[in-house]
Amino acid sequence: MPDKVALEGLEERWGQTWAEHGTYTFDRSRSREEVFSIDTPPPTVSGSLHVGHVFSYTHTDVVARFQRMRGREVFYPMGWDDNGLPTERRVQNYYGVRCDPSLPYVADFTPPHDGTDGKNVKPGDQVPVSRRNFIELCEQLTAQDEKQFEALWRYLGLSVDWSQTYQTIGTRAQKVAQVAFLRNLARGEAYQADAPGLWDVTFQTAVAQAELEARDYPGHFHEVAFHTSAGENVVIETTRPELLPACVALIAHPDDERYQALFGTTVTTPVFGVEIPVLAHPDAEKDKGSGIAMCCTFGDLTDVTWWRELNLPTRSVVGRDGRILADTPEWITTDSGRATYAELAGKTTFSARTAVVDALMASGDLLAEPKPTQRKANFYEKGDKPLEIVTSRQWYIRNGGREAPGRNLRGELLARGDELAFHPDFMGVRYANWVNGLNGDWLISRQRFFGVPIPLWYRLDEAGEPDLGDPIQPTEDQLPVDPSSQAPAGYTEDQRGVPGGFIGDLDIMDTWATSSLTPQIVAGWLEDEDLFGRIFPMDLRPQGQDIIRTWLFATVLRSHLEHGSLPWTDAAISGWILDPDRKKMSKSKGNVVTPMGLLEQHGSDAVRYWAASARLGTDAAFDPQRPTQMKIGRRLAIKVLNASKFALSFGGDEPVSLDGGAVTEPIDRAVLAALATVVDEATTALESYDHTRALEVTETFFWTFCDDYLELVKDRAYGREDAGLDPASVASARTTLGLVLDVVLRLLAPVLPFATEEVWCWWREGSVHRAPWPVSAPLREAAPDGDPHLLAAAGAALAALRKVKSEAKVSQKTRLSAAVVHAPEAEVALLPAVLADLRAVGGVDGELRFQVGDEHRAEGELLVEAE
RNA sequence: GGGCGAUUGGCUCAGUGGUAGAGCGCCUCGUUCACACCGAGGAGGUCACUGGUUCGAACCCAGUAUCGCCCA
Repeated sequence: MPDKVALEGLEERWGQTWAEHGTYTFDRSRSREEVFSIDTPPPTVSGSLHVGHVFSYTHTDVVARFQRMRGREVFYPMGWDDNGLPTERRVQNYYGVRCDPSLPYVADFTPPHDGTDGKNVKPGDQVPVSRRNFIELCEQLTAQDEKQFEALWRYLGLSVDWSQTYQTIGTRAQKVAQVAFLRNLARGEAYQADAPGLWDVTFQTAVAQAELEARDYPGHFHEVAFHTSAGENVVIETTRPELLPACVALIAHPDDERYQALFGTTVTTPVFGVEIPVLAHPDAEKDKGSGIAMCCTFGDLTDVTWWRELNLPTRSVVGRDGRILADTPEWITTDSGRATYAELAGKTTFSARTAVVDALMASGDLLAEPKPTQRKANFYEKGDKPLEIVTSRQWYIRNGGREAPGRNLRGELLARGDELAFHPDFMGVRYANWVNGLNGDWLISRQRFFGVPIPLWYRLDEAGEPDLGDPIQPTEDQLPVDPSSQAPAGYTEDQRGVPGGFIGDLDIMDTWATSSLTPQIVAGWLEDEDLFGRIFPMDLRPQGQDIIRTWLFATVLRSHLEHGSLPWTDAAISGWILDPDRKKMSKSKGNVVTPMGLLEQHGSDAVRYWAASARLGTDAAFDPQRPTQMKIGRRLAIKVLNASKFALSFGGDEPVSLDGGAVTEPIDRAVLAALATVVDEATTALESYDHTRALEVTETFFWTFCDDYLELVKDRAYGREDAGLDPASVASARTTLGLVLDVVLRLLAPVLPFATEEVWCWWREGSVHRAPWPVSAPLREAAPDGDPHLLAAAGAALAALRKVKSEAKVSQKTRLSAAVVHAPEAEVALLPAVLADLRAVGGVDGELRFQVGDEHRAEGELLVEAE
């Protein structure tokens, strides 16, 4: 035991010891019932860790440590999400390169930069490199990032088994993702389709529903006249006049009286002179504009609904490059219409809009000056141009958003949501809302480079046209494959792209298509079925509420499709970190606090305390200027060190007794009885994922223990002569201190792993983190007649005696010649049992009496020492 | 517009039917022989608002307002 205790340096010292001793290493010999397995969120290594990560990962670690102490063998791996666009972007900027898949591989390539201090390298200055070179750089950079992340997690004290890490782009993840996809394909759960989809022109990729973001976007309402056969005007309002050549119908609400007569008739489009029907559909909004809308291929998602439900023709005019298609479409037949279209061809939608507006003005069909407006437009969450809707061939996985043949997939997935225990439970509603709101299957094709390739090839016929309907599939033992650089079995590389040969699918999968398989990746599916059987279905998925609709849902889906089960039984949803203005914390808000700085400043235990004092699902405020909770946590950790040192010191060099039979004094038994209740409450709370409640009852008890009990018995524990006590009562106090400490250290260990371990090593064997979680039975056995009320009564009496001195403005050490404590009747009956201790701590030289009174109050004669 | 959550002392939050709680901050005092990253004592709230249910509501019900998040 050190003379002077300190928190400084505990993180490094114990981090190293735990690593050397394999304290958190998973023992795979244990059976499924003995294992507690956690599907830890893999952080995006290319991003940076912020206080929100520290917050939510601490919640998980508290659970892990609790379960480990309860005797479960905890499977607690860490993954690194290095898949997808964030990595690509970071590599582009860090090394100043961009991927050009048409280039050959260059061995020993040296990139133009090696870190640019967060500054972006302009696309024009990026050196084009081959796909393989690009991916090598991705791997290099993520390896660096992983090291930094791991150092932070270790410093924070996460009890992760660091031999179990994985990468979402690693070979194993690729194999799992490709096998799962091929099995989806074999069961008819994956399919390809030409379908209208959201397309990001900048990134040249299809975008899934889950990646959408609706944002305000400035535009103009244009009042445009269509013409009936009788020569009357039908006026619509549109923000996208450039889609006029793609117009396939006018649509109004079926109940809208203004348009009843028009339903079933046709009108002609202005300028282009195309005859189109006027139709009714409930999605048309009566009070929006003129109440009748033009339906195009495709202006927005409502257009897609109408196209599908009203069986409208497909008349695309916008290409994947975001420009008007070059060839004049055959449905435009008038000479002037074809001439106008020819002027639009090749223009961006923006320029085309101006050209169409000019044409409308010339024809007199633009009835008013365009009115500025803010419209909602769909954006790719990482993009900055509104998405276009284009038709393309993409791969989908069924998710209940569209009817699945022969099954009620949506119903099955809703049932899985009910089966899953959400913490807090109301988070389950978000899952159900999302599943109920899905209106399409899951688009998984991505037109990017750094990701898991779709493992398929297509045969080319004699004309060089691909046979998309019957792809060539690898066998599972060949996986992972990259069809863009490997030839399928039975073909050679020189047949690539040649008539009679093959082409590879160039697309990669959506990152969620891999991340949704983290349980399978980490648990050894396909590779180590023995391990898989001991871990899967897993116990816990911790994550943020924002990705319930993506990660959580997709994981449930994949597990349901592949294994017919939930991937885990419980989902723990952490809240947000809010800044002092109660806004979601983000880097753009200029929060300069780095997690490592925070940990170094306050100590990891203190930061963990802050995190652990926020309940699951509840947002927590964090003001870097006033880290109140962290200071409280730090105070608690220091108190643990100091109070423990004090409590363990009374017996000198003698070993601390933990023999419950030695506890004889009523007040000592009262403390053990109170502690037994604390143990039960903390245990129940942690079992139901309520770590704040567990911390609260433990912490409250601990402060009472320090402020009242420890003060009350220290004279007795010292064994001082003037206390006039027999050796048994001294032993009783010392044993109680040992027993309490033994239990409290274990109760606090999940939240304060460093301070508790430090104290544990002074007097106990092994690690506190492998010690069994305390149970109340031995405490109740040692104190069968222990009455917690006595502890409360003694505390109140002590406070009353202190108040006498505090109000007299004298030192607490001032002695009293005699004193009377007034207390409720029930307490007066109890207090004589602790008379000697109260006299000692209160410094009462003469008589100390107890009297029935309405409130706690003491009076005493002060012996004021001569100054 | 829809869903979910929140609204309790200056601040951060507990408290699911029986006379308002904690910590921080504040005020007063003490203390360095476990702990100045300390101790003791104290002041401070008509529980967002309006109705309703009930003997009784911070808590249950209905509505309103404000804030946050997610989705349109």
